[in-house]
Amino acid sequence: MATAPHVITRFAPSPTGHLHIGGARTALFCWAYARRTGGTFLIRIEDTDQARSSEASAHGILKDLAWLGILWDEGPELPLVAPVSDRCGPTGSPAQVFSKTSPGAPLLAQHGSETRATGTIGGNPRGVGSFYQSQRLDVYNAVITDMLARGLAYADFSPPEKLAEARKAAEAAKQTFRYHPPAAEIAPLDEQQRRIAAGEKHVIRFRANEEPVRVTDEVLGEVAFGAGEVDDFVLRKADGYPTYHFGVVVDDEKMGVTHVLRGQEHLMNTPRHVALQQALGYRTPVYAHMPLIFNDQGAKMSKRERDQTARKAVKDAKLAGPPAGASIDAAAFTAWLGDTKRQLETGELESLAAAMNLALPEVSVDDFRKAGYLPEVICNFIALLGWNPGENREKFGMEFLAANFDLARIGKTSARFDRKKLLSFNADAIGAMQDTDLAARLLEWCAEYAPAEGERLRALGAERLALLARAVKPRARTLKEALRPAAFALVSDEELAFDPAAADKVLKANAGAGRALLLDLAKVLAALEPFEPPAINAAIEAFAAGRSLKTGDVAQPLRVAVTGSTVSPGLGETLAVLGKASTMKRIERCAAACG
RNA sequence: GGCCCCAUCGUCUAGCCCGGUCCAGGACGCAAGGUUCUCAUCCUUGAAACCGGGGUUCGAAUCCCCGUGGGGUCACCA
Repeated sequence: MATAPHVITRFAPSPTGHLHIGGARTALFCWAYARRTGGTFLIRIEDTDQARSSEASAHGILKDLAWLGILWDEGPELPLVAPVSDRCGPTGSPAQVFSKTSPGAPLLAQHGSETRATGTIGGNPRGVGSFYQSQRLDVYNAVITDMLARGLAYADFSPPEKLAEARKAAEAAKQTFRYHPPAAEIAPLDEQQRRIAAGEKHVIRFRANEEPVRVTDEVLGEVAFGAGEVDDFVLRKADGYPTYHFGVVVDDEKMGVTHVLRGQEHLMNTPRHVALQQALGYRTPVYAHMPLIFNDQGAKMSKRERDQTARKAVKDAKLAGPPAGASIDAAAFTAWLGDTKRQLETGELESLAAAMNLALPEVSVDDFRKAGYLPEVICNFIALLGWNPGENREKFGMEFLAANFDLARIGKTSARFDRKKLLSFNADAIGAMQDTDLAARLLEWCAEYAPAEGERLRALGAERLALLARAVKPRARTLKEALRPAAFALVSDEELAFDPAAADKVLKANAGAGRALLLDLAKVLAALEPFEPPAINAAIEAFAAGRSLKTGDVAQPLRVAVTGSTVSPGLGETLAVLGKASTMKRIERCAAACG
């Protein structure tokens, strides 16, 4: 092991949107591999598309990664408030980053035993940064200058329209278009330099050779690409920014990246990168192309899925214009509806879904977070989409990945993203949580996505909140779903509404038999001490038994009285969460309402 | 269309590299029972797969070839 080379992996997102679940898996594997080998995991922001990149997106991606517990050793710095021990919590608890809604305000971090008060993720210990490609232009330009001088690259002054035409013509002739002009068509170096100096618009192209390229991939094995597959692709765009291909190759070299793990959609880029590396005399890193993550349609999972879902719902509802409450421009809506390729802005799409009471399929980490999934479950689940430890084991945490992840067990076949199974995993994880942990998670989630409910929960106090968490545990598959069985505790005694149908059925029927029973039971409960779940349950059962009734006969009137509905968590926990005073008040109110 | 990748229950997969222990194991989902004060949880049981065809071999889910199917990719996006 001492002689093993130091592994450096990297995740290199382009900040043009939210962190996609597939990207999260790539990052997770890069992280896990670095952890496993005692290497370094770095993050580089590939913001070379001036039109589409944004700092907000970059920050969002970093924040999502941190939330997942995928922390980087080098890269952009992010302040962190973390119940984190080393790189992953002892129970796989995630990092806490600054709240999105209240930046600068650290979230509470009451779980995880080895809490670090504050800290920073990222940094530049080896001095290989910046980790934003837009800030590395002189690095790329130096390489370009060198390549130009050595004839490895050339300036191309032809307008993009001309190229597009040629491409179209080739397509019409059913030919594969490859740009590789004969040497005679390329201007001599001094002319190139003169025209560049004169400020003429141009791109810099790689002068590809005609060699076949052989790539050794850790998951796919040997992959051969025929001669001439690599064409004279662009290295530097007309705006002076590097293309993806160029930036990746240069930065991976300069940053010492040894292992490139990425999605299989990049496989066809690899010969380009290898050809470039060879021309420049760079190392070729170890490649591992991981299988794709599919949606239900068996195609690569993408954000478009959300638009498709919404579009279908709109069509099914036969809506001609934006529904009431949706903040979308009518013209934009119509254009979107008629063009299946078109995508709505995230905000527009979400307001539309909200207005239609429609659940959009989650595709970005943010979506899953909002839906109430646990970060450690997401990591567990996406790890399974392409990797498994064997031996029928499929539940594991970050520590396990950090200790056991390997390239050899990455599968070759694309996996469908099965939300049902994710949900089941999440439900299991919630079910296995300590009451107080779940309570804390609930509070965190509410702070972000349901502040009003969060306040109500907090007002319960630690003890009752923990009790509520226990009650809700087997009834919630996500943190969001926990709000439903907790609903009775989220309204005041005065606000509680009684479901009329339920009241008719269990309280008013048979000349108010249920109501009468309720009043008698109330006397027992009023005298009950301690007012705790086991005692409450015992009292209810004894009361029913004493009258030769089934427990359900007395439970249901009580349930409707204190929760307003025939469906709720167990009565012992429900009443204990409410407390005796509140319970009595609700019973009185109910009796009055049904009198 | 060119190039490239892939192929085990409906889905995720173990097994494949190092052929026999596989009438193929696990999980989600599904179905049927059971426990329970509602809802849920939980427990038990069940149905459910080696894409097709050729080889190689005493023997193939496992090795080879062809076919078929699916996917990816063909930008001054990454």
